[in-house]
Amino acid sequence: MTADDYIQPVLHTLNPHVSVDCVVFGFDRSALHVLLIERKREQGDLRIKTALPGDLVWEDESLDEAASRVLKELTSLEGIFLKQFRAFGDPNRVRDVKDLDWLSSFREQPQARVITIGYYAFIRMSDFEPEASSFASRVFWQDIHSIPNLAFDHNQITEEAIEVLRADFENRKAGFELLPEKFTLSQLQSLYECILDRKLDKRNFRKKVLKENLITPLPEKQTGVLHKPAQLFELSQHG
Amino acid sequence: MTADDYIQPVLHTLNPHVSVDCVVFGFDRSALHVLLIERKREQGDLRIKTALPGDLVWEDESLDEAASRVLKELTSLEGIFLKQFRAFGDPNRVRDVKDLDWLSSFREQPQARVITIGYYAFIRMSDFEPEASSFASRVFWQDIHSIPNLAFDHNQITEEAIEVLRADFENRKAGFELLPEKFTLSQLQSLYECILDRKLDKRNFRKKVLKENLITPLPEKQTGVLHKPAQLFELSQHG
DNA sequence: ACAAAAGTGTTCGGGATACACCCATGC
DNA sequence: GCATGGGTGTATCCCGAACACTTTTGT
Repeated sequence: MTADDYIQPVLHTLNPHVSVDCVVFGFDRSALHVLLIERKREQGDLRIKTALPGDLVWEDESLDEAASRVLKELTSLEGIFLKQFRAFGDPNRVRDVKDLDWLSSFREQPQARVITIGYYAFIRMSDFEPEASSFASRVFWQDIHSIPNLAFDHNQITEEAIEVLRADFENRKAGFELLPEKFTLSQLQSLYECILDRKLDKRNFRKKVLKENLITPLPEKQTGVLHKPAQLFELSQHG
Repeated sequence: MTADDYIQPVLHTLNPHVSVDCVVFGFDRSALHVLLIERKREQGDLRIKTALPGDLVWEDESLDEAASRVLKELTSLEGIFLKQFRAFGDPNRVRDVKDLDWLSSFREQPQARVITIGYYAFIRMSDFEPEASSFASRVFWQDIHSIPNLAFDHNQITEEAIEVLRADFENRKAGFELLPEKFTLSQLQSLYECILDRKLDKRNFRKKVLKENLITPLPEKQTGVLHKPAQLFELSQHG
């Protein structure tokens, strides 16, 4: 199939009806967090609105490209693997009056009906110091147990992302990106416990993950801890 | 929250950028099928185009509502449970020249970039004689192993629906709607084999499904078969 | 009697669960 | 020497896989 098989795409312009929203998970050895942003407002306007990083898609980019671009624009994060998990299309999802005024400050058609495609991603919190871009006034981590009221239906989107994360994690399809490069088995267990939200038996857990060959021991141990130093591991190649 | 909390929705008008497509599965005791349609064209135009039932969404309906409505308009099927499984947003997905002419016959903005939300559903083939509506010239079942070339990216959408169906079925989240009201264990096994695409052991299969309590024996047996008549079962309540 | 599908039990291996004590280090 | 988390093995149960013969009906 060649370029001649396609009619010309429209020019580089925003689609006012389709957006993407990104639920970015981070893990800091004790709790799961999601990345939230506050949008810049006009000078002097002190009302704040917290939201997931998200925005309209361009007419000539795919949804996956839009998610990567939006995440980069709002948080400076680049090269993150984002996975689509579901579409949200309630006709009133962006029509609550509590959001209108705020929305008007950065959308040309604030009352347009917008469906949004939810994406989730993982990053190592230690590798990333949230940094606001020109489009966001603040970017920060929030523990998933204390998410504030968010814009639109972003609380619902976050909840569903957590559910999908749990399901994918149990199928070993995702989640290991949250670990530091070198980690101990206790840290790994803590990640499992945070995501699955329950305690696991230490001996059984170790037997299981060691048999799976997903992790490889390093010729290295922890240092500077005030107890028996732990063996360090890394993720196996090929995953 | 009252009606005053929402700004007024736009009038009843189509959103030219968002559509839904429905992958409807049927089962006839030996193979899985999907429901396909051919759109009506002008009199005398013999070129045909086969597609999944799907169309643009209205500005004031949810995606779920749109999927139900579109399915009803194109196939007369009503009251079917449809499950969203993913969004498709390649900017060129409706821009192949092979589709343009055909698309022009029923879309006002045939060259608009459209993202679509895929839904899947199950029905008992025995309960449904496909019936073309005023919008479709033909509605028919097609074995999933011999799907013809479809419009746009509908082949890809169908493939992904089958994958999701398999995954959901293995988690017992979906699929039993495909069975007739009364069925034998062999029919149930055949459904499993068609969906999972592999043979199962009869004795192990029976042990497993009987233990799960998802089905209940009826005080009834097959009649008129030229072999030992089988016990009939129905799905358990609450299921 | 024959054809056709229904129906039925046992064995084996692997994975999940439950559970308690000694070890290496820093202070 | 003590506080702190690191590290280890065994017994049990349940589930999934493999496997072959008898039973009931219609013709």
